Amino acid sequence: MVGIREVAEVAGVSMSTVSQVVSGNRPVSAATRARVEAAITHLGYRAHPGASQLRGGRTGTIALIVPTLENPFYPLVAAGMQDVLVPRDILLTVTDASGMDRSTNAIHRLLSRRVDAMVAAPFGIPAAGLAELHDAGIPFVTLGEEPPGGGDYVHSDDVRGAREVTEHLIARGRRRIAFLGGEESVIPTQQRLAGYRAALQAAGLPFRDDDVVCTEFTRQGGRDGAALLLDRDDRPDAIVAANDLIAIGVLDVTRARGLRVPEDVALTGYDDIDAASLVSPPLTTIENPAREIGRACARLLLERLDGDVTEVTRAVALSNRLVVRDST
Amino acid sequence: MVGIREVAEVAGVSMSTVSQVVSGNRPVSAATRARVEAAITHLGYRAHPGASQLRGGRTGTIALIVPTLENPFYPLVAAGMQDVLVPRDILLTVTDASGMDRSTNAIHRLLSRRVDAMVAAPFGIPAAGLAELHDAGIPFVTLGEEPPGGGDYVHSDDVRGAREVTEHLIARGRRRIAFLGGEESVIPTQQRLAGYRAALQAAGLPFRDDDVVCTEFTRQGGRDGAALLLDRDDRPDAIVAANDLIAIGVLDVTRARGLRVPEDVALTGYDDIDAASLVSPPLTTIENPAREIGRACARLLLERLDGDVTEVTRAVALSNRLVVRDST
DNA sequence: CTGAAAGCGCTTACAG
DNA sequence: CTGAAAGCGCTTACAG
Repeated sequence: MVGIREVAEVAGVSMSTVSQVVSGNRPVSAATRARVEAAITHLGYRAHPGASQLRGGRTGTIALIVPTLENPFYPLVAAGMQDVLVPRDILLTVTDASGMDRSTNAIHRLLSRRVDAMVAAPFGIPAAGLAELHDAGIPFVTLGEEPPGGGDYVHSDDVRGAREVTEHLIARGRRRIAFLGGEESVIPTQQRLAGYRAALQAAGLPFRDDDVVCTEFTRQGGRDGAALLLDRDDRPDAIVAANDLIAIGVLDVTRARGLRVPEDVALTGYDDIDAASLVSPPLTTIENPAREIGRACARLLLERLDGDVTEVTRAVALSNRLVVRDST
Repeated sequence: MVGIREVAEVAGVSMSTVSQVVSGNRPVSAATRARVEAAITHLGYRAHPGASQLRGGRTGTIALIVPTLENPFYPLVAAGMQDVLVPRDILLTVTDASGMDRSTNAIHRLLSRRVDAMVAAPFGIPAAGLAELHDAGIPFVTLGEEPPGGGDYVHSDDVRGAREVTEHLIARGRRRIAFLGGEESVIPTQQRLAGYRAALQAAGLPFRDDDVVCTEFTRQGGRDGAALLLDRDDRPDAIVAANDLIAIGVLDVTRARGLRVPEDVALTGYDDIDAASLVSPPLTTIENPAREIGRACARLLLERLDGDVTEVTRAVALSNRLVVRDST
C-alpha cells in the first residue's frame, strides 16, 4: 500500500509537505506542489481515511434516517442529498429505521460510527433519540418541524398544503370532508390535520372528531382507514388522505365497494409520488419537493460543518403546490 | 471523550484486555469481562472507528452503486442489504451513479474511502470501472451477470423471465410481438431480449430486427420507444417492455393515441414495482424480488469478508414469477 | 515556505 | 488468561 511516506520520498519532500498539499491546510510553493502532485498521480496514492479521521476528527460521512425506503419519497430525499454531498466528497449512509426495534437504535449506531452530521425524519423517532442526537453535539437537521431544544429543520409547509387541498375540495362543493392520517403521534399527520381543520373553519364547516381517522402512512393503512370511513351510514363525500400511499389504499376500497371517485367520494393525496399520477383516477395531490428537501438538508449541514453558522435554529421552507387531477 | 484507556483504568485492567472484550478476538475470563463491560456501560464508551480501522484494516462500510434512485427497484435492493448488514453493524452507503459523470468516478470515490466491499449494478458501468474494482482486491458482487474476470453475482434469471412473459403473450394469441428495451449495451436489456427471442423461436415465430427498439429504462424511454413502434403501419399486436417504467411510458402513448390495452396492443412489464399494479390497466409483469436480491448480495459479501470462501465465482439465482394482470 | 517529531485511539504480536 | 509496547498512516503544533 502506498502511503504519504512513499509519496514524500519520490517527491523529495517531507511527509508534512505531502499532507499540506493534499489537505490544502497551509501554503505550499508552486514548484513543490507540482512535484508532490506528480508523485501522487505516479504512485496512485490515496489517503487512508482512518488515519485522517484519527487525527483530523472527521469521518466525512453524513447519515440519513428515514422511516422506510418503501415510500419512494425518501429515496428521492437521499438523491437530493447526494447532489450536494458528492461534489464535496462526503459519503452518505441511509438507514431505514423501520427495520430496527426503535429508531433510537439507529441513532445510537450512527453516533458510534462517528458520522459527522445527520438528517432525521423525526416520524416515529422518540424524543429520547433526538435528545441523544442533541447531546452528541453533531449538526443535525430534522424534516418537518423544529426539533425540541432547537436546531435546523426543513419543511414544505404541510399546514398550508393540507389547507389548500381541503379548500380545493370545498370549492368543488364538498361539505362532508373526512381526514385520513398516518400515525397519530407523527408530525406530518399533525400538521396536515391542522391544515385540514383550518380550511374547514375558514369555510364555516363543522369539525367532527369522528371524521378524523389515523392509521399508518402506507397503502394498507389507507385500506384500513377507508373501510372505517366508507362503511358508515353517513359516508363523507370527500377524503383528505395524509399522503399518496394512503390515498392509493383508499382507491383499493372504493373499487371493491363499487364507489365512484370523485362522483361518490372525492379524494386527495399528498407528496405527488410517481404513483399518484399512475392510479386511476389520477390523484389530486400536493407536490412535495423531495429532492429539493434533500438538497436543502445537505446544505444546512455543510454550512454547520464549515463553521459559518451561529444561529441555533434555521428553517428552510420549500414551496409546495396543488396538483389537480381527476380524483376531485 | 472516553477511550479505551479510561475504561481500562476504571475496570482495573490493561488496555489490551478492554480491546479483547470489545472485539472478542481472544478469550477473557468471565470475571474480567464483567468488570470491563460494567466500566463500558458506566462510562458510555464507544470505540473510535478511525482508530480501529487504522489498525484493524476494515472500515465496516459496504457500498451499493445503482444507476438511479428514481426507479423504486433499487431502494428496495438497499433495504434488503440493510436487513443483513444492520445486525452485523456494518454501514451501507448508497451511491446513485446517474449523478456522476461516469460511474467509474463512483467506484473511484468509494475505493478511496476504503469501503470493505461493494455491490455494483453493472448497468452502465464501463468495463474499466469493474476492472479497477477487481484490482482493488475487495469483495464485490454484481447484479445480473458474472463480471468479466469472474466474481460473485446475483441474478433472477432474466432470460427465463422474459421468455415466460413472451410465451404468455403467444398463448394469448399474439403473433406480432415487439420488444422495447432499455439501454442497448446493458445486461438486463440483453438478457431479456434473449428470452424474448428464445420464446419466438420456440413457437416458430419469426424474429424481426425492426420489432426490437432500445431506449432507456425510464418512463420517458418507454414513451419514445412506443412512438416508434406504434406509429408504424404494421403495428405490433403486443409489446414486451424490458421493465415496468418503460411499460408505463408505453401506456402514456397508447392513451394519447386512443389505442386500447390489451385489445389493440397487449403489454407486459418487468420487475413488478408497486406502480405496475397501480396503472390502468394493471400490468402483466415478472416479479423481480428486489429485497431478496439485496439480501443475497449482502450475504455473499459477508461470507467473503469472513473468509469462508475459496471459489472465484458464485452465482445466486432467485426465482421470479409471472404475474398476470389486465394488460394482456 | 518547509521539516522533525509527537500523538490521535486503537489492535496485535510478543512475552509471561 | 493478561499486560507492556510497538505501530497503523496520517495531521498539527513547534521550530526554523
